Amino acid sequence: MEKHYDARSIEKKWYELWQKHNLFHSECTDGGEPYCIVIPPPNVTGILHMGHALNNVIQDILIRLRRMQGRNAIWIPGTDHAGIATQNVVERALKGEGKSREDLGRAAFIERVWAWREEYGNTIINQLKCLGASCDWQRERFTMDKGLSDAVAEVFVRLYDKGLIHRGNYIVNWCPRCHTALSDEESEHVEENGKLYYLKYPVAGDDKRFIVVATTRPETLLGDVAVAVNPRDERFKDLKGAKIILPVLGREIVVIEDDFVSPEFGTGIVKVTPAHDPNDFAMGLRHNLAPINVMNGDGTMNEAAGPYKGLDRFECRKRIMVDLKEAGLVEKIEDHKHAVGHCYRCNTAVEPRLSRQWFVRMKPLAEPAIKAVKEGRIQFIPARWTKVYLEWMENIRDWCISRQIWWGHRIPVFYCKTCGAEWSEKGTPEKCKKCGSASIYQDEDVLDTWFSSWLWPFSTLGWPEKNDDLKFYYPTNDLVTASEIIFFWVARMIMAGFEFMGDVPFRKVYIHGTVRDDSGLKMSKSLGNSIDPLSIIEEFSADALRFSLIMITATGQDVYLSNDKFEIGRNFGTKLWNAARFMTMQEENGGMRRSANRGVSDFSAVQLSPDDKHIIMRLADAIAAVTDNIDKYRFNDAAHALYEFMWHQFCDWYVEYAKDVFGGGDEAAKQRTLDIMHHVFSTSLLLLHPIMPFITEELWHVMGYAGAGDGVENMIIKTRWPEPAGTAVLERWGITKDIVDYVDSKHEIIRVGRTLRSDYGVLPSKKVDYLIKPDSEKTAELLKVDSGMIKALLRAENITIDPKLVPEKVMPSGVGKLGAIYMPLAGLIDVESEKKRLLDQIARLKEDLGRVTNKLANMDFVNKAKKEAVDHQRARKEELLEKTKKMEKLLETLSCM
RNA sequence: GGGCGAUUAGCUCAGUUGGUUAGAGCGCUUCCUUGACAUGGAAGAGGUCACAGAUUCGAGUUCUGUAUCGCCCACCA
Repeated sequence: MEKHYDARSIEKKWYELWQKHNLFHSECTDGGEPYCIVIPPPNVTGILHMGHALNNVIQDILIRLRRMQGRNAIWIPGTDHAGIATQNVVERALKGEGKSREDLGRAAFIERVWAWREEYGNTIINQLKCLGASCDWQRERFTMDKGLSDAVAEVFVRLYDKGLIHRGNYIVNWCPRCHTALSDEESEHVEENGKLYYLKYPVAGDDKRFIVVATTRPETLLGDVAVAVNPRDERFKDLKGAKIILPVLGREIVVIEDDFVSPEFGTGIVKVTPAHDPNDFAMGLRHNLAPINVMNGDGTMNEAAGPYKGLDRFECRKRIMVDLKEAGLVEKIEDHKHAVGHCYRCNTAVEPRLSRQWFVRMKPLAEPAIKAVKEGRIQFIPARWTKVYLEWMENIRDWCISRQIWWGHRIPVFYCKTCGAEWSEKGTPEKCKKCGSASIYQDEDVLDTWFSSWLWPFSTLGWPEKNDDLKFYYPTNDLVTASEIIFFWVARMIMAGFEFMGDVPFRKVYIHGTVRDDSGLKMSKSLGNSIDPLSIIEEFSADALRFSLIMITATGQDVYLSNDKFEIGRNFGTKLWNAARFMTMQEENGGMRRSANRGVSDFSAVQLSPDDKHIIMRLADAIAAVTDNIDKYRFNDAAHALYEFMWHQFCDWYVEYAKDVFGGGDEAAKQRTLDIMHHVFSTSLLLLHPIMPFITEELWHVMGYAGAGDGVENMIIKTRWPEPAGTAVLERWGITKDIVDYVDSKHEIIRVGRTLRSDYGVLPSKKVDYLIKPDSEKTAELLKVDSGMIKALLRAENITIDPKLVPEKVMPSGVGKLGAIYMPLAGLIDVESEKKRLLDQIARLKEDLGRVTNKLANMDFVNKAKKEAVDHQRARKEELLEKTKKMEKLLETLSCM
């Protein structure tokens, strides 16, 4: 076996082999309960960041575990077309050539986007493969694929015909840079330090009188059609029916009364701009005022802005303030903090803008989705997200689904120029549905990307066609995602699931934390604080990345990352490699041969040593812990259990014990120990495989557990997940709690002995003698059998085990549950300092003993506490008393000298 | 403005239904090139569990309030 563990080449090798043998693919007919996860489709423009890495590692753990458990498990991968983001990328490239999309025209532009996708669209998919993601790549989907596009059209037509999709003029979030409407979720509110401008509007017919309005966006005054006051506001009673002169433009506007206006804010008078503010729009409707739109789609001012026509909105704001100041119409300007929407794709400040858009009525869709979560048919993990979901769903607003871009699913609505008919239909009709005229045209807009993503759990399985996959795998099982897309995606998938499949899309939603840098900021490319998973993989390996990430991520908690965290996984990998190397060396150089591929696994006929029993019991615990914790989405606990078991149980104790056995002459013991090592190690590799797939697969073969050759059937990825040995089995093997406790206590006495050595500064290279005085003959016998390994682990020259031992000189001593241990050091020990050492320890014991005694003296505790708690305290008191007594005895012997 | 999360060792964090002596990794101290592994081993030091109350025989854990930090949601100009 190679001394050096070359992780990266191992990882590349195995991924290729797994793919070559099609091991991630599962047909829906080959038996086993279904288990299905769909990937949260990353943007086709995306590059892998730590958030993706965490997300996909978790899913990979789940899918690998279920696969090993014999489930018919599939993980459907894919990407979404990311309408706005992708269009932006391609437009940027065009700009480099001095062209715009209009220069190309719609058809040529879309062709160009497809070409871009051919070339770059696989980036993130390939990166997922580096991570080890065992997706069923044969099922890879793209939201613009034929099948998924068909699903989108089908859904649109159905909702349209049902009256759940409508078109209308409303104020929407408009991104002036991307030149399109956005949904509410796509507008991210960012707190900004803005200004509140107090502007004076002259009252018509009275040159001395002004009213003062407050606004954060002075440029919108150009679109004002009224000013409003609260009808109950006494201050402005006399303004009723008055006319106001709009500054700059000189237009006469009216004063209206509306309950919306709160007398406390600003001046109690509001300018009304229906085309540029949602509240004003509503007021405009109530008071029958025609909106005046003063802005173009790109954020520049239009004709209605008069002298400001052509200016950018922010430039216009500056200029209009200069002009107003000159005219003496600015009362004051205050600092004002407020949240401004920003485009989630390009971060430009969103402009509320009146425009004609398509909307989905969400209320009816939300009802069954709310019910399902309330009834627990869909569960959020951690549960707190349930509330977040329900609150949003219960206050859901209509979804603006039309986008004024070209890359995406074009809205399947057609209009007849002849008769004016409007209808929705799949495919490309040639004639008007109503009058048969050929003079028809399709809506220019495309759909929100999420309008295809929300169908993902069933569209990827082939819907609207009915097929076996869909029947078998729907509803899917787990959805693993980050909290950021609960509204965008999770909630909408649930609604679509009910509307189109009549059932939940998945049963559990596991929301993992956000990956942040070590100062707590969300990792993002624009902040420049992201750790690139690929460079971590190059530096540490994918297994190291996976293990480390999982180890430090508590269920649903945010993760704070820095480069050094990945050493955990790397070091663990190295440790495993070397443990394996120790075992192969016994066979390569030591001339030993194990009994079977993976060692024996039935110990009924084997005479086990206490240490054998101990490790087998701990292995059973580890199997149970790993399985249980993954079932509960407690991945960090699963990783931790494995780390603790393999490193601190197997390597620290069992391997050290084995060294002693292998050094001895008992051939049967050697054989048994080697077999048990292989049994334990191979089982551990299985347990670790979901988290560290590569090193486990490599060791599986290197260690010969796969049998001859590297046949597909023998890969670890196809091997069955281990079951923990039950109590009955353990009993049959003679593995009892007593004997396991004995081994723990034996370890304790070794530690006490080592502490003596360390306390007295006896170098490890110096061989010393130890004397052990067990409490009983029975313990003495057990210890005598184990004296070889005890001697080795203490690095002792000699050990004497004698229950009747009476030390005749001053020597360092300590006690454990099994008895006392002495380290004779000729002439080095001063009675007084040794006394002091023992007294200190006794004092500490007595402190504990005092606490326990008090507790047991408290009748409230004894009467009210659970029986186990009381028993436990009693046992502990016993133990402390015992230990104190032993310590005191040591002290006594010392005093006699 | 509403909601949520966090506050435990020098650092980053675990601690699931209240009940042993509050744990891990990193860092730190001392020692060790012992034939699996220095990406390692052995032994240590280090914590009034943010603060104040309440419930309880018993609180890191439950409740209330306070403080600090962070996140999400929100049409008051």
